[in-house]
Amino acid sequence: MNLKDGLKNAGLSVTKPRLAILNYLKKNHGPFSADEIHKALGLDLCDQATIYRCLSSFEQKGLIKKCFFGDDVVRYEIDDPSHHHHHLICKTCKKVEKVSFCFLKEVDKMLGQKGYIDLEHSLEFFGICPSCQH
Amino acid sequence: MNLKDGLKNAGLSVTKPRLAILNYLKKNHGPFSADEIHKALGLDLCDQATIYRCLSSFEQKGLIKKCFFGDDVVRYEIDDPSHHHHHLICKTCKKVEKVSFCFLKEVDKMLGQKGYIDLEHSLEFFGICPSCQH
DNA sequence: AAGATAATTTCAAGTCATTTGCAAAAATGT
DNA sequence: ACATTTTTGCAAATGACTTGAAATTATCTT
Repeated sequence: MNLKDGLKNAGLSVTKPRLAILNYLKKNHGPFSADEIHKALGLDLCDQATIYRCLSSFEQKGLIKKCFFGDDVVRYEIDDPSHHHHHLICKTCKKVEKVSFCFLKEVDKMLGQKGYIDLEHSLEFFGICPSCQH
Repeated sequence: MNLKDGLKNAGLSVTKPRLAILNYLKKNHGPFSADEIHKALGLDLCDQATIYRCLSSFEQKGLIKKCFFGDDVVRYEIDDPSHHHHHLICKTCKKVEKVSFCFLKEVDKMLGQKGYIDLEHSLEFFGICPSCQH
């Protein structure tokens, strides 16, 4: 349950930046970019290269997962299969809302039909939120 | 129906690069990156900046739409609402297959619930295709 | 069809998110 | 605590994409 063990169980050594980044992602909701995390933790915590490298190793170990919102910035969030969800993103202010809607049956069906393995999907909704509609 | 009129109706002037790019997107299937289109048409047709600018104006006029496959490359395909579909992308060879599966009812339901307008969505499936499974 | 006006293209330089090489620093194994 | 392995910091590199400004081409007007 604690952060150190989370890192160790994943086969990662425990460092200050890693603890801080993982903690931030566990405590805060919504996918975050490397830059957002870097600023939130204080730019003096570590170099941005470290943020990128930590996020990348977390993702390889399955601790977090990537989200793509179509703006050439990669975002990450805790990978918790029991809270599978998608996002509704305002095209104007970029606010992100959770969308709890699933359709895994169809995904599984296709997996069987097409012979693909290791299937994942990404589903994002974009629109203009009420407060951006002037 | 012809390319020139397509451009004119969209309010765009008719130039050689624009005709070639739009023609390529109409004749070939699958979303393509600026770079893929540039190479397919011959690098001497025009500068890459022209490809980017043409694609961008086509998109603003609604002739084509963007696709994001999560690899920091933007791809475009003809925007034909009557052929609404999604993609199944092999994580290894990047092959793209069409997935004709829709669920617009749910999208509409959410639009009403959350007050968002101008709604769009992006749904992509990723996996490893049979021939990449060694 | 010609000239004027407006839009597009080219080329080069600039962004911006992300990555990488390598030496220095910190973590882990014994 | 010491040797070994990993990670970090820094700076430079990458790669997709954008942009400014001059030159070219398309469209409009007559």
